[in-house]
Amino acid sequence: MKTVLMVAEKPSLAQSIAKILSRGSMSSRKGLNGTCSVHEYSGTFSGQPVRFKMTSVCGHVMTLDFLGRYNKWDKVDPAELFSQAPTEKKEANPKLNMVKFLQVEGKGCDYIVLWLDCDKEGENICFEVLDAVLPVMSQAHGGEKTVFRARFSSITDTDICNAMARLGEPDHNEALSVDARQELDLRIGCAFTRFQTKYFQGKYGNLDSSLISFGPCQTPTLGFCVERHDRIQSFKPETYWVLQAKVITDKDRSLLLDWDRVRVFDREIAQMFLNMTKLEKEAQVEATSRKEKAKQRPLALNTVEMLRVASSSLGMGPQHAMQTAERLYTQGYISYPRTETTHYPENFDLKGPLRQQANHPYWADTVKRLLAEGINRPRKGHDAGDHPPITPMRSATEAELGGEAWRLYEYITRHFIATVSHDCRYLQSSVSFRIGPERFTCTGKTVISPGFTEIMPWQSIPLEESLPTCQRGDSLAVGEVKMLEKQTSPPDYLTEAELITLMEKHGIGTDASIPVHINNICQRNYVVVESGRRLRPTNLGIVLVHGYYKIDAELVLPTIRSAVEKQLNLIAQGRADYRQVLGHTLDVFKRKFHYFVDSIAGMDELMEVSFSPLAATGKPLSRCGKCHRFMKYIQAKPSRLHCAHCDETYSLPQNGTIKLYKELRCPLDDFELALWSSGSRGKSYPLCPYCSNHPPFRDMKKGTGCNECTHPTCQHSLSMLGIGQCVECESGVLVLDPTSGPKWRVACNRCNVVAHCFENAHRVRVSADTCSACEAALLDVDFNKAKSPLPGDSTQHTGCVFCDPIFQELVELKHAASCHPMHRGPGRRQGRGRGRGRRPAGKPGARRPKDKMSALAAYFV
DNA sequence: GCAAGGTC
Repeated sequence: MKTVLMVAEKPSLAQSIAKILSRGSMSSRKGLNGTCSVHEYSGTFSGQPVRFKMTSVCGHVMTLDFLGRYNKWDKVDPAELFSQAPTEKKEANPKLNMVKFLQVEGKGCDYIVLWLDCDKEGENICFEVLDAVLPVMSQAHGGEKTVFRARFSSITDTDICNAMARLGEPDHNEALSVDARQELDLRIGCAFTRFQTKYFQGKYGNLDSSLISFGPCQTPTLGFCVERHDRIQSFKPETYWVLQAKVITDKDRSLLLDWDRVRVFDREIAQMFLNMTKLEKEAQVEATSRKEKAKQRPLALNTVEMLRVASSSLGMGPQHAMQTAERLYTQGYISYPRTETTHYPENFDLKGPLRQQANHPYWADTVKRLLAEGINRPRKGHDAGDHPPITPMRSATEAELGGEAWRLYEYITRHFIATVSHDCRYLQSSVSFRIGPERFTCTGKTVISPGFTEIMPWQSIPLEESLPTCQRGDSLAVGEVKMLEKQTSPPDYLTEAELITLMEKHGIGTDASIPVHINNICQRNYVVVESGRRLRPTNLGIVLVHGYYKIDAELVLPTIRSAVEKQLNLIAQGRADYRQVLGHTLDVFKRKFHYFVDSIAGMDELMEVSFSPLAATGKPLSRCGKCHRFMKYIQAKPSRLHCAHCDETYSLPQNGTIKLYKELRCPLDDFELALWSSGSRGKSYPLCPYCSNHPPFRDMKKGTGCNECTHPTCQHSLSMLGIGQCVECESGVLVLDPTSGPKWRVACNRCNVVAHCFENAHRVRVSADTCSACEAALLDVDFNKAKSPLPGDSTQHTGCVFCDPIFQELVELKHAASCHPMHRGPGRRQGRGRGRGRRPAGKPGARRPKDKMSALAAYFV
């Protein structure tokens, strides 16, 4: 029997589609990556009995990147990234092993049906899947067609069955337009990001970002926030005047009237109007009106609307809201949360999900009434053809979901119920008055039927005192007419919800990526989220945007995305050649880049105002090995040492503190050593600023300290202070922390393992001898006389921290309890021994070095 | 270390 492989974009869709097509009679199993499932069933395909295998990928299979050697920032000129630097497709998520998985499942299959989402990205993933699977599928006979594309606009029985009945072909042009987008985004984004970062980081000490990124989505997003900031800054308040009149109603209540002129900006004119009205005793009713109006029920919920409400009403940031929604989705509480669609499919079962809510403690009454009296037809929304709107899938209580998840679920459910409720109907009445020659109006709203506002009470029309009943020709006594002086006020900072609206309007990002871009500009320290989830740009954000304005405003304008997208659409429609469009657009941006580089002084002038030059930042810490002058420690991220005399900068490990280490020097380069520490209870190690940036040995990595240095004789090196293999990680070595006394510790030089060894010892040394049982280096310990844990009066003891019965008692492994071979049963390390031949061969007691590190150390003697 | 786009 022949086999048909079918592939969807995500596991949940594979399951839904298989369920529909197999009419529920499928057998399912997990794939080799544990994430994707395979659903199998029998059926017919082009008139023959076949076995169907429905599975999925997890979004894109591949991602685009530069060849490895072009990812070395200090070796590649960013300008090369526009054309010379070759790119390659890498697996998007190596952990998922997607190519292997597809090949295992696709091996020997005769046909493939592609069920990827019906958008450009989906079309592109079709070809990623084909690239993986076609080579392992059965060879077609006599030119028979074997590759098919299913096109569907919703996950409903009819749509899916129709798609299966009318299979087409994947659209190569659409896929190519995505290839072009990927390459443009990569080349342009990385070139600008690397250039900016390197240029400014090497110049300013207090830039509060370790990465000064640029991108066609994130930069315009920042632009919106700075544009609002500029409007606030340049705002000049204006004084204006308003007439306010009070009339006395028949029930002796006073009623405030609004002036029909609203306001005037000239005091004398306002005064003139006041003079013309203030002596009037009566206000004549000129007209009355009563109109029935409706406040519309909401459209069905899509992602961006959910994110807007989450931010403005629930106080949840978009990234967090999306994570919460995803959890609710994978737990089966809501439908797929990434959709642009605000229209329920024609055959969508609205009553099913509604019935599920009929016994909910919070809204049972409303739901029961809707079910009894009949639901209202939802408003016609936009059908993007992706997924149905976000709806609740099953009832849940506050106790069940808890906290944030509950609040989001509650909103989604109330919104869903609202979409099948009636509009809110109210009466808008207004009365126009004349006082002297001036007209004033009073309006009021009274609710006729609350409709959907019953389930969305925050949307309800506020209760107001009802207007007096009066008719044209009536007159009411004037209480007073007064003139108020007011000032126009500036706009406030952009709210997240407003930003989402702007991004959506200008096509910046997608429903899935909008939260990511907003998160990016926060993480890069371009904006901060203030109360009310308003985004205030930082100095850095402002300087960047103003710099772009100055040099090339197109780099920050929202059109940067749409202009490129226009070109890409030409590829998708087959009206332009992929190579040509890509080449042309890259050329345009390459010129922009060179102009930007040449004009960077313009942005630099703005930087100088807000930030301090490297040489003027930081405090003197340790001496440079070249000029022997003090270098300055710059604490702002990324923390580093700067030698003003040599004009050199040395990066330091992040997320810890740096001190001078007893004015000790590195024997190789004469730089004074620094002591890095992750906190009082964490680990610490000495490091040489120069070696850490220019590792002296091939096996010492950049950014590491003396605890990874294989110098054979330096007293601070791994070779001298290393004890034995780490108890947890594969490659690490436990190293004595020479500064940890009197509570002595050893810490792994790769992972977080820390072992507390001895208290009350005034000296601990790593001995030249090794343990005969496990090959770890022995420790030579001098305890305090008064507090020695040793038997009798002895204060000195030499032994293995792992095997010696006295020391064993004292050692406490943090994060790694009972991982030592001594304490666990047969394991992977059994019999391998612990020692790592710290010392070069030839010294007394030393064994032949076994591993590469010590082999190298031996070589350097 | 970088972009933006999928999805987990």
